[in-house]
Amino acid sequence: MRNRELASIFERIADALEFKGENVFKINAYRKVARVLSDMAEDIETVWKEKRLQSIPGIGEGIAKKIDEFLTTGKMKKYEEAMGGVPEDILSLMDVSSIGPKTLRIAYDKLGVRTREDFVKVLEDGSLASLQGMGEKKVQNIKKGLEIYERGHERISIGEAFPLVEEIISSLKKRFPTTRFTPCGSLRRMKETIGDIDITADSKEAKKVVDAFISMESVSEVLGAGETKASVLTPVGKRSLQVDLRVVPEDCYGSCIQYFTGSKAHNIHLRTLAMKKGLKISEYGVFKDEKKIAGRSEEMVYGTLGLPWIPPEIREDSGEIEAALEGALPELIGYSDIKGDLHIHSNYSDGASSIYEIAKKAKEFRYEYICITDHSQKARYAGGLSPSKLAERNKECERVEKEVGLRIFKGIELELTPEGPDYPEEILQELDLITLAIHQRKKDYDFTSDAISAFPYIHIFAHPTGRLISGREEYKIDLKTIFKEAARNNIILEINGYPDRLDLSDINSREAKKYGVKFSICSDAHNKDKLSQTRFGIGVARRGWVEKSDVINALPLEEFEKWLREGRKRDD
DNA sequence: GCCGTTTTCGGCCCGACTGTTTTCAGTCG
Repeated sequence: MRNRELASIFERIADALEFKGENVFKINAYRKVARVLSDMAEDIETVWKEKRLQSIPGIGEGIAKKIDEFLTTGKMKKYEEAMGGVPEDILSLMDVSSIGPKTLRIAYDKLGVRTREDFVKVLEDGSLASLQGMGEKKVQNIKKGLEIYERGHERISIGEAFPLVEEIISSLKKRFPTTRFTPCGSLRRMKETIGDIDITADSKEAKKVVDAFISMESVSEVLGAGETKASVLTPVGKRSLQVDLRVVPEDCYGSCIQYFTGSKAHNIHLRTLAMKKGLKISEYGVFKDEKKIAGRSEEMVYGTLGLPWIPPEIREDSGEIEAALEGALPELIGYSDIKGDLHIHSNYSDGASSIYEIAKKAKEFRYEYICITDHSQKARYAGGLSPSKLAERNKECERVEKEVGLRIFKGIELELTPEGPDYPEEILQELDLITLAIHQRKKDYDFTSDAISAFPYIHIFAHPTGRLISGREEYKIDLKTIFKEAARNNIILEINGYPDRLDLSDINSREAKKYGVKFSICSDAHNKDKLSQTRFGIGVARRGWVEKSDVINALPLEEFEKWLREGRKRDD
């Protein structure tokens, strides 16, 4: 998958051209294609091989040629040409908040700035501030931008961002009980990582809400505040996260949350559609000439364009608008469709909660069943269960099942071993459900055939790529082969809700669906309070266009048991 | 550089905030 690589090349070209003061629309064309590429579910190499490059919106003759050149030769003349004469440091400074191409251009031309050190120097010695159009405050803002950038500009996981936003909103709700607050942006779209948080509120007393927002306890710094909007920083661990609030009147709440939910690509596509109908969309509503014709609700905004409401998770301009126009939107798996969690660790292995506590909590979620999947014996580091300990745990499952009145399946998270199953056949027989997982790291070792060789004795393949969002790369595995074999052998692929995993990803899930793969969406909880993590997995699944009928643990108990008995019948 | 039921040329999403200005440019989302 070279989509991201190409996207960053086009992004860099855009940066360089912007610095050089090229035509703004040409620059935007490069930015657009970069965005399209990084959001695209399909592998650009496949599209290229099938000579369909120009069927992708944003790719015309010129950019198609450049992609062709890059995929053929590994180089792109335009890239080298654009980068020529632009110092690397200058380009990277463009990622800093408050520093734009115009500022850098002036510093480059008038003060001879070529490196980051040069730039810091002209900030400090006052020479930048003395230039026409610059000033002391501007310099202060740039310094602040640099500080924030250096403190770490990486995104935080949705698992960290979610509780934070819930806390902010509930504190504002206390003061403004009748005001609606909606978190928008990538959080509402359930992206796996969040760059910043956008909250929209409706109120007639905008200034009061803004004031309450910037004086919250959790605010470490106010970046800006006006009559209707404000930006603040709030600490998250060692870093800090930007939170933006906008307050609008009730009659444009819908268009406002629509606008700030994005994605940018989705909105641009919508506006183009509106333009063709002689309409204009902004965050304040849909307008025909000067007359406002919608804005109160998102449904009305989409309605004026002849579209049904589109779920936020798929607003990426990756085919959802076309599908909506054709009346062919998918029926996405819903947040309350999951009937049971099939990946939970108890305190028999490396979990923190007892099976009883987990079962009680699961009842609160209105689950009809759960499966306890402690680690198998080979996973010593995670308290892997010896055969006798496993037998003891199984008895505990049966006891709690009766006591709590919740169906509890006896499961295992089975380590992959090249020699075969981690337990003898008779022990596996005593289990209801077997989930395969790979936790080992062998450099350059391809796990594809090992995983497939385990398929005859497993039901589910958990976190199939092994990636950790915070850093660890996925292990080597050929996903296309896995998808094909999983579909053929009725092996369920897991969409793991653990925020640092979210594996399969949205892109991989959407790809897997094309092969006819079915999914289980689970929490991978290590204590009872983490059962709610499943919602992040559902978010990923929705982003991957996964439908309710694709999800095995959306089945009610009786049908799920039937599937366990019959659905898993093998050819052999 | 892309794109087309207004166009193969001439458009290209749009508004708030900030700071430096005295009517606006730059930056951001």
